[in-house]
Amino acid sequence: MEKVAPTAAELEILNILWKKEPLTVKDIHDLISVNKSVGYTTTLKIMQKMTTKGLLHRKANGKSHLYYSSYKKEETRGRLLDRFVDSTFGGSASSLVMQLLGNKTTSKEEISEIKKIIEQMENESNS
Amino acid sequence: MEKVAPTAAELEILNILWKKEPLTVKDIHDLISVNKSVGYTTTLKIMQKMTTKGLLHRKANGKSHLYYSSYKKEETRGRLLDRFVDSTFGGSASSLVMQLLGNKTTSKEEISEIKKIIEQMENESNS
DNA sequence: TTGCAATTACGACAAGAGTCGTATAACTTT
DNA sequence: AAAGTTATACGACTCTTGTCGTAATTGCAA
Repeated sequence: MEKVAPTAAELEILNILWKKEPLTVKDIHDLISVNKSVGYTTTLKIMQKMTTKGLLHRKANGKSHLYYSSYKKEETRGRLLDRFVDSTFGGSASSLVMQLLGNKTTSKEEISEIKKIIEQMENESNS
Repeated sequence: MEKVAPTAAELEILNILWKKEPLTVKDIHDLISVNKSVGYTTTLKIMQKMTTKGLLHRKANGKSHLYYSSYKKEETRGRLLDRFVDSTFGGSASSLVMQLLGNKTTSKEEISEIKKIIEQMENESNS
């Protein structure tokens, strides 16, 4: 029944909420406005639609509302990642990682971080 | 100058072309039709738009056209991957890999394949 | 308690993606 | 070269996303 697939604009809001919940429309709009210029009612409308879709839920708080994300960060990201691996890398997660490691825009720091993660997993599975 | 960001439908066509180039609209439509039902002119129209955008180019071949992809698979996938890492993982490639390794829908085979890739890179950089 | 400032609600619009029907053009076959 | 088949060209329509303007509401403050 659930086909939660946030769009780019929705994801921007979710990423903010996942850092610190709950927040008001104003809170979120202020944070978004640091990077780009967008009308207040645009942010409001998107959040209202997200609430209708079930992506967010909210609680009355004085004259405004406090918004909460309905799904955990990992769950949502996992879903999006699955879809992306399928559409862009033909379902091959290893192809994606290979691309990532060979990608000029992936920093050396990120690459060594990735290697570290893999090593940790190695050790865990050997224990 | 170039902001080549293929959509889902366009990517489906590109993925086919990257396997075997060049192909006609009919070739591609036949391959797409194996999985889903879509009109011939729909495929045609998308490919025409892609040509206008510069994603594809073509050569007359008798009554029809032969289509070629304009960008290499790695280049396009790299661009999409960058964008995806930014929007979904806040720019952190290592978060993505972590998610991938912890993801229940990533098979054991894929995971060990990923580990193998990293180990190979380790060896190469140590030599 | 009345008025003001903040917040929400609602409707409308443009742009883009994907869809297809129909018309035009171009080879093939007889 | 006329008819038929196959491909392209083109326009139109629906849906979704993102955008915003304006109207209604709400809580607080004078």
